[in-house]
Order: sequence, then structure tokens, then C-alpha cells
Amino acid sequence: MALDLGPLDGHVGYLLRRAQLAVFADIGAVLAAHAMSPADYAVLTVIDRNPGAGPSQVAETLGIQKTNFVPLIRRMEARGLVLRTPSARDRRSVDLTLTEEGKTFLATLHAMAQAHVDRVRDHLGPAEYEALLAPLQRLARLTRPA
Amino acid sequence: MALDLGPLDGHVGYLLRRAQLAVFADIGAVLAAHAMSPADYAVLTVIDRNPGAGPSQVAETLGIQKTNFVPLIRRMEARGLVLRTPSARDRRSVDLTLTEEGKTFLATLHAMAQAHVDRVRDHLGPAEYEALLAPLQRLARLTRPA
DNA sequence: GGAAAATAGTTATCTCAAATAACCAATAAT
DNA sequence: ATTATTGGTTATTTGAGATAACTATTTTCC
Repeated sequence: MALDLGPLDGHVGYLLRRAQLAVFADIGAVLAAHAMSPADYAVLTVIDRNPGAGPSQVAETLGIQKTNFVPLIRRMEARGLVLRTPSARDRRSVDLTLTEEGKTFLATLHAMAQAHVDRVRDHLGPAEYEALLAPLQRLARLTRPA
Repeated sequence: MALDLGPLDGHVGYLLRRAQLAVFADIGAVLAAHAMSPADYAVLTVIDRNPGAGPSQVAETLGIQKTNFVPLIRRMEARGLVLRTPSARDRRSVDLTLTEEGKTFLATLHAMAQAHVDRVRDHLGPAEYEALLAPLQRLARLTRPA
């Protein structure tokens, strides 16, 4: 049924895309059960680790455009997971923090994410899994120099 | 400037997404200079390797929905790169082949793609690059069992 | 001290890839 | 022969991500 991919199945870009789709299909389905997207999960995680950071910082860290960040963070606020409080230092700015509910919710998300990562590691085996992470991190960092 | 990613920077899914974006930024820009998308390139490559295959097969092989495949292949046809001829065996079906122009064009695309892959390999070093491919292929294959 | 430039947040809008639904003609299945 | 399936297509929707433009503040620096 499947045709010959030719040089494609040795191309990093092609493989990265297909691998990413496959992995996101799994984690995406898990998160969707809680009405969360991978981006939502990432945002909560970063806010948890950097309480008081502003939208621009969080968005830039995750490679999200600040303009697209607005509806996302508003959704999180509306769900009672995130607090947007005017910043004391800079009256233009907003401090983002997780609510208590946000923190406990994120904890369950982390557990699910860990289970997902375990599935991936099991599928690849520990050695290949470890071999995968370093180059991915190296490549991922390429985005930042923007 | 960049905040703490917390557990995120060890998560395969997150790293895959960022790495894929970084890599696609490079190859995408290269291809865009010839008014091609990565998907366009992949389609030409598969047709070249499997002359006479039909739209459904090509689309499925690449994980593209057949309905979204239509405008793409029509664009390639309009550019004189692909031939859509009625199939002899099955009168519903269409045989896809590259035109001569399509073949020579694809050859230049392959050269550019190879230069891109070389850049990535140089960035990672040969060892890490090789270590990356196997697990990616394993993960990419997960998509197929659909 | 004050004009000019940069920054934080926002709204509104656009583009484009991917998903859904519905359909026809032809072939395969029972 | 009737039914189900398959290959190709149209039309439409959804959703992510990009662009433009604006306000209010803060920073820069002459």
C-alpha cells in the first residue's frame, strides 16, 4: 500500500515532521480529554516555573507570537487556571501566576505527560530515547536566535 | 530574556516541535525561493519514485488527506511538473508521472535539499546526526498504522 | 527636562494548512 | 444483480499562525 519514499525517508526535515505528528497525536489526544492543547500545557508549565512573568516573556520563550498569545491566556484565565494581575513595577505590564486550581490541575497534566513520555521511551528503548534528546535540544535551540 | 522551561525541555513532544520548526524554517526558505513547499517537494519525490501511482496512494503515503491533495497536485500540473493521465487499468483512477521538466526541476530541488541536510549534519556533528535518524524513523512509522 | 524611540499589551484582520461532509463514477464483493 | 467499497472530486469549515495598526507606559539620550 505504502509507496517508496525515496530519499525522503533519510531527510531530517521529513522525519521530524512525521515523528512530531505521531507524537502529538498521542499527547494531543491525552490533553484534549481535558480540553487542553499542547500549547496550553506548555504555557501553564512556563508560568508555573516563572511566576510573575509577563505575557510577552512567556510567549517569546515558547515561540508563540504575543498577538496570538492573548486569546490563549484569556481562555486560561476564564477557566480559573491563571491570574492576570497588573504589575507593580511596570504599569504597562501584567503578572501571570497560576491559581491554586491551576497548580493542582497542572500537576495532573504533568502526570499524564510523564505517562506519555514513558510510552515513547518504551517504544524506542532507553538507549535510542536518550540518543534522541540531545540532538533535538540542539536543533530546538536554533529557533531562539531570532 | 528566555524563561525557565521546566520539565518542558526534556519532553520529546516539545523538543520535536521546536526542532521541526527550526529545520523547516531553513528548508522552507530554500524551497520558497522556487515557489515550493516542503509538501510539494515530498509529492514530486514520491511520484518520481513511483511513476503511475494514483493521488490516493501518494497522498496516503505522505499522510496527506486525499481531499487536500487535489489543489496541490493541480498546482503541480498547472506548472507543467506533473502529468495526470487517465489510468488504463481502472477507469476511475489517474496515473501520476513527472514531466521531463518536472524531473530536471526535482533534481535541482534534491541538490538544494541535500545542501540543507548537510547544514544540519554540520551543525550537529556526524555522530549526533546519525544517532538522531534511527529513532526518528521509528517514531515516524507510528503514523502509518492508521 | 523633554522629544524621540522602544516596550507591553491589545484588537482586528488575513492567510493557509488540515479536517469534514457530501457526491459521482467505477470496480469489487456476496 | 444488488450492495458495498474505492478513487477522485467539490465545497465548506476550523484552527493555527502571521500582519498591521493602535494605546499607554517606560527608556533613551541630546
